[in-house]
Amino acid sequence: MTQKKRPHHHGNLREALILAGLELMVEGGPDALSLRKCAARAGVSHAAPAHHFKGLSSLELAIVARGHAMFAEFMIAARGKAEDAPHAQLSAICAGYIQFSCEHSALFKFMFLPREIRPDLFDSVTWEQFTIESSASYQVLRDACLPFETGAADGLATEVMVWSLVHGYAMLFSGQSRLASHDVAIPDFAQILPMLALKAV
Amino acid sequence: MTQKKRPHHHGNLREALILAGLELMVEGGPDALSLRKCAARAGVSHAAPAHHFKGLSSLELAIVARGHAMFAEFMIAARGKAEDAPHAQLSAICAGYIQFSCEHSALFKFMFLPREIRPDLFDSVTWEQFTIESSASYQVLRDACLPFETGAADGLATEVMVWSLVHGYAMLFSGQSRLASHDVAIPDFAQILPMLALKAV
DNA sequence: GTAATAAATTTGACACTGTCAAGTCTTGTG
DNA sequence: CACAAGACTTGACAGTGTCAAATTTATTAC
Repeated sequence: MTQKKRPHHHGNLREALILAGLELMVEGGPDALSLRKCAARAGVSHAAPAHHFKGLSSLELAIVARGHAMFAEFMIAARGKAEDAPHAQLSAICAGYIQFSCEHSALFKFMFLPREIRPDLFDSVTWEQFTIESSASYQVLRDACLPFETGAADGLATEVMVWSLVHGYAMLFSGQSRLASHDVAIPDFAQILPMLALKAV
Repeated sequence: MTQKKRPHHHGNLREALILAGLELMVEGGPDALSLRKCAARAGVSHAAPAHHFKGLSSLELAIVARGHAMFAEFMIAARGKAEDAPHAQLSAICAGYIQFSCEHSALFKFMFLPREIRPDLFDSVTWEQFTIESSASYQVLRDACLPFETGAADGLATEVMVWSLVHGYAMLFSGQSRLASHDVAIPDFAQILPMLALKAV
């Protein structure tokens, strides 16, 4: 049976390219991601993405934005299952953070790859999506730390400490990546967080 | 004056390629690194590196190993200037960690890019250098945490906590990268570490 | 309904890159 | 000195990002 040739107008190519990129990432890691492969998977020619993205780096940032949306969902879902006490909320959100980094290991690392973040480097749609979604995901953790901040003199010390800790742990110890491999079992993050002995004020 | 054509035998090409790679990294970030550019900078043809490295990923790992050597030097130098007390030693080593991540921001991030770490993927010289240097740099921090470990039940909890914290802070807040940009000043890491209230045993 | 315009593609080309194979030059060994 | 091994060079190919021109489709105005 002859295959119906797709007409010139895709209809929702931007979204299709982002989804194709997420699939390629999951299947083969960040090195498997390319504009031409995304275009092929979306059923268009190699130059079609140029109308929607300001080059490969814009498509990558759009994928990062999508990752932040999923990331925030994980933390919010975890928070929803916890008791109202500040410690319980913070523990749950951190658990969601670590769970996402385990279950979406490649995407999580891809999200935090070093890249130049400047509005003039990306198309405006992608830039707006990225700033909204990354701020929203960070705000989940930030809100959870508020009850523990001690005052203006310390500024954001608790927030910075908690985010450093959970992010460092996610980068170094979660998922398949265990940069420091040795024979002793790595403690769960649930064992680490209480060691901070945080006090709500 | 006619330029003297380099004969076919470089003499120390492996080292020259690594140094060329470090230079390209400093000048233009990780995207500026390529086998052909390193070869050109070392004054050889594009295929010459193949005799010394099992592809681009081997050259990258050799650069990472070099980074770990420099990294360890930073922490050891910082430790050398501190008092003998466990707290002072740990604080100094963490300060060296953060200092390296600031002063060699691109290299530091490059060192911790996600990559597949399996011996069969690299030439044996590169693999050996990498395992030696990365173990050595990690061991500096590990040694500093030993006085604070509480016992077998906790395993490596303090070490994991401290490494997560300092690495997360270095990734998120040091150098030019400030992923979470907002108006309040980020506290120095020297303010964060005492919040752990670590007790030597 | 038609014409004009804009949007959304496709086609083709170029430069850069990694990798491979064959060939050539240099060094080391017997 | 001859041979073998090491260390390159040359040439080619596939994949990639990006650009420009051409083509098709959708939208808008009348």
